[in-house]
This record gives sequence, structure tokens and C-alpha cells, in this order.
Amino acid sequence: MEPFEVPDVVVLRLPLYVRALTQLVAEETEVVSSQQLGRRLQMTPAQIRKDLSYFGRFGKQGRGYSVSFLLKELRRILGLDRQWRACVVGVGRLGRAIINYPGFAPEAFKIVAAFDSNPQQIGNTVGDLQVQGMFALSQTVQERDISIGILAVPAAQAQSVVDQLVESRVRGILNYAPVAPQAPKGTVMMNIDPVLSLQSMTYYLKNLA
Amino acid sequence: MEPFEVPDVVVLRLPLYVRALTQLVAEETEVVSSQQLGRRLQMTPAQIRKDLSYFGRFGKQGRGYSVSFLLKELRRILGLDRQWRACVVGVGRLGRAIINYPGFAPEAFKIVAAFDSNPQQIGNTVGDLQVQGMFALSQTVQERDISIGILAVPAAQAQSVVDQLVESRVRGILNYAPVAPQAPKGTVMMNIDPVLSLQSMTYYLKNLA
DNA sequence: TAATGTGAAAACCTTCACAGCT
DNA sequence: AGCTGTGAAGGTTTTCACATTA
Repeated sequence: MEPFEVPDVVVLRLPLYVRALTQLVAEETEVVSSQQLGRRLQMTPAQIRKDLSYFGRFGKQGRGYSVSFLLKELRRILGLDRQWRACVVGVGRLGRAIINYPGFAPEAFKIVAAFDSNPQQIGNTVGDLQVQGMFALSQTVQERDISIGILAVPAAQAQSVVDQLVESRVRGILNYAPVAPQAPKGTVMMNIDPVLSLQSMTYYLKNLA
Repeated sequence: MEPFEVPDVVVLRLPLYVRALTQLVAEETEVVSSQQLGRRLQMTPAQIRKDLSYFGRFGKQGRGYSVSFLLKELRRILGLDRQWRACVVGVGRLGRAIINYPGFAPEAFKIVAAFDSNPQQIGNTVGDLQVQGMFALSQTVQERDISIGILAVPAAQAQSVVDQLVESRVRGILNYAPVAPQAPKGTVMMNIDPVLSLQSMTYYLKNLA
């Protein structure tokens, strides 16, 4: 059972449920109510139930949700029941930190290639990857079945790299560059931008006691 | 002129306007309409005008907005007309990438201290900072007038570090750890979590053509 | 003429409250 | 008795559309 049109905000919350449920599995909790889950995540039970109801009926009235069942279902809904192969473009300090970060693999994301436009970088080893030149992008994306590109290049290069990724049929882009590049419909772009977060944060800090 | 209660979504968008206007200044554009700005940012002109209207009247009918004036006003509204001093906690690969990232300083954020709980790290130099032990947190926060803490520690340590930051009177926390720690009201926490972004992304990728 | 600023309308999202199931 | 799933209510955010002004 899968719906017409789920609000984006709901899709953004599903990974939070996945994370909380994963913890609960580790704690060997077998059943959880929307109330208990809500307490963990600081949200209302009604919101959790409503969010889940977009996708089906996963609970048992009077009892709650089977942790392992709900987790499995949510992972399926999000497409986390398969492995997603990603490449990193840009192997500066940020790119290296990303490649070496151990948090992606357990969550169904495997980084299988690294690229850089700087010829000095080509051939270097990062993690257990050989850095390749941008000219190799298209072919490697195909060969290694890459569907996600992680952008860790300076702002000035971001748009051009996005264009090359799209051209190479990468559909998902996680963008760390401090710009919002344009991409055609059918491409999914998520932006990670700590400066924007800090700049909103100061609005609230300034207006505190 | 400053308002009662501005929606959070609006505050989250203001930095986007700041960024676009900064570009326009660099391009030596003097006047911009909500329509032109909307085209750059992929949003409707009405939304931009409504957002700005929470804070005052910055435009000229028939003409548009003075780029430099609007930029100055927005920076003031966000509190970006002063410098904010931050510390980084955790100097692993991510912490080091953050400290060396050149994108914070031009945007009014200066990283002036680094901490790590690992005694091996204490005394090491990162960027031009000496890594300090956690025991020094409270005193250094006071001495260096630090109001923002940037968390780059493993999930397991995040809550404890947040508690220590709050205890040391740091009011803003930029959290890179893959958990959502609790903090008392009056603390402003922003989370940066690429795994959550990827996990929502796959929902859309999976449901593409 | 051209574009802002803004009430009002529309769309969207969250919360309520309860029927219904276990 | 306890908790889900869900229409309906309530609240928030976006968009519309136009009076107003440079």
C-alpha cells in the first residue's frame, strides 16, 4: 500500500522514526506506542500516527506497534532495504571526512568512488578509494551503478559538477557546497549548509534574554 | 521595527535572501525586484514580499529593493552585524574539516577554541588553535566570549557534551552528531545530519521513473 | 507603468477526539 | 482498558489579487 502524495515534511520525518526504532531494537524493546515514541522524539503521538497512516496500518489497537515490524516497513517505504551506491566529488578536507565517516555504510549507503578536478589529486588514495579525474565520471557511474552524488567542492564549481552528475544519470545529489545549484526536475537535491543554520540560529540567540 | 512572532520557516529563509543579495552586490546590481530574487531562489515573489513584510517595509513601489540596503537590514535582523564566537568540540576528521573550513569567518562566525575529551588530542594544533581538554570548557567559554558550540563528537558522547556546553552558558549549538540531544528551553539547537537527508532522498529516488 | 505591501482566500499541516479493534 | 487509525476542526503558511505609491 503506497499513497498518492505524501507531504514532504512527512518524508523528512520518517528517518527519525527509523532511527528511534533502531535504538529500540538495540534495547530489545518489542512493542512501542505512539505515545512512547513521541516522548523520545519530542513530538505528539497524533503526528506520528497520522504520518504512518499515509503508508498503511502498522499498529495493533490497544497494544501499539511491533518495533521490528514497523522498522522493517519504514525501511522498505524509504527504500532502505537495498544498498545505494554513491560517489563523492571533491576530496578536500570535507570530502575526505565524508569518505572516512563510518556512519553511511550501516544505513544503506556505500561510497564507491571519489572524483576531483585537480590533477594533483588524481591517483591519490582516500579511504580505500582511488581518486579519479572528472573525465572518468560518466563511465564509473555506469560501471559501479552509482545513483547518488555527494558534492564537496567549492561554491564556484558546484553548478558545473551538478550538470556533469546529471549528465551522467546520477539522480540524487547531496550538496555540501554553499550554493543551491539548479537541477532538472527528476533530480533530487538535498542541501547541507551549516552556515545557513548558524545564520538562522543567531536570529534566536540575539532575541534571547 | 521588529515583530511579535515570526514563523520559524521565515527565519530559515532569511539567510537565503542574504546569500542571494550578497551575490547581487558582487555583481554590482543595485536594485532587485521580488520577482528577480524569486527566480534566483526558485520561490514565488509573493513569498519573498510576505517574508520581508514581517520585519518592515524595505522596498520602493514601482522599483524594487535596494540590494545593499536590504542586505544590510537583513543582516541586522539576523544579528549578522556583529561577530559570533564559536568553539568546536571534537577534533576528529569532521572537527578538523570544520575548523579549517574557510566559509564561516566571512559570515560573522569565528571559531576561537577547540576541545576534545581524548587526552591524546590535548595540546595538538588544529588550524591555529590548541586543542584543550573538556575540563577547560567553562573557563575558556567565558574568557573568549563564546556563544556557539559546534558539536563534532560521536553520537554516544553528544548528550553529555551538550549538557556541558549548556552548563558553560553556551546558548547556541550546531550539532553534527547523528542524534537529537535534549537541551533546555532557551538553548537553540540546529542539527546537521546528512544521513537523515539521504534517507529521505531515497524515498524520492525509489519512486522516480 | 511597474512593483510593493497586505488583507483575504486557498492550501497545507497538525491536533483533536472518538469509533472501533484487541 | 488501552491504543490505533482517521474524519473533522483548528492553526499555520502560502498564494492571490489589488489598492497604493514612486
